[in-house]
Amino acid sequence: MKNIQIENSLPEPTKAELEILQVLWEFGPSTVRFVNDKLNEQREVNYTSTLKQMQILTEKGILKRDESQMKHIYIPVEAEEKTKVQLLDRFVNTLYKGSASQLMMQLLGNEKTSKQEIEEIKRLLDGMD
Amino acid sequence: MKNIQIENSLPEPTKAELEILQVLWEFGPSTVRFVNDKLNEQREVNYTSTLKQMQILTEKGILKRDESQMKHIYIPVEAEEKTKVQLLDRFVNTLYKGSASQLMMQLLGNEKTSKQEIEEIKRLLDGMD
DNA sequence: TGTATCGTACGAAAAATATCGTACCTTTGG
DNA sequence: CCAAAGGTACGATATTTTTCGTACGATACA
Repeated sequence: MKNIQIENSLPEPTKAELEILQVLWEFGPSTVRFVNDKLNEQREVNYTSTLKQMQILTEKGILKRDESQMKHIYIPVEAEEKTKVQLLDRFVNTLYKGSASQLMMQLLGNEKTSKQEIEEIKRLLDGMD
Repeated sequence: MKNIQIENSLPEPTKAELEILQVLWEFGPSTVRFVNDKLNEQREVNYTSTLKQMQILTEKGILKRDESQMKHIYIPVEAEEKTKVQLLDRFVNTLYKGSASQLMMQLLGNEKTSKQEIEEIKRLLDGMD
């Protein structure tokens, strides 16, 4: 069955797709070669595999590309923040029935969340409204 | 390639698997029939599909089951909280390089996070240390 | 007691993701 | 001009995840 998108939400990036997005987020618009090199710093991937993924991402409308040069430059369509917000939203809804505070409790209860992080969060909150 | 588990982390539950876990979390240990009925309140699934998934979850060690009756009773091995913490941890690491406060900022910037939620969070934080 | 009902087991098909091989085009440099 | 290097296109294969059909055992009860 083909992907049918509901409302205006983007198709969820898959795992491999997310890897690629992260590179683009970190280093900005890039060529396939560049992205593939970055990926290979972590695991072995064939160039054409990465190429294919990025083409798929483009088909899905998650990336767009500048084809004016032979070396196409790929660019995320949506800003990093927006995409992350969507993913976070889905995550909260799925696991916490949409309750951000419940998610928070877990973050705070997590030992890996340091004192500093907690202080940082407090400051953020106080600086609000 | 077969799944090889690193350290002591459980295999990540897939989407369909997560659906099942949620039912078990909400309603406690259940039969396949029960879980399948719940799932069918949301989408059409064949009984044997659900059965298979639950068997797979059992193989993976995510569920265990009581076979003393003909109607097997399935039970999550790990507590809901523990599993969620793992998933959350993975999520924070993947999308926010492990920074809980960054994740927080997004939650707070999200319009869907209500005033009440934010107040709730503040209260949680103040009640800490 | 036999037959309809409800259960599990399990292989296999279907669908979704991920990877790769090969063809072929463009650029570069000798 | 030609060959090497490096790019894209794209179908095919591999892998993972999901769904389902079929076989068959146990239970219930007319």
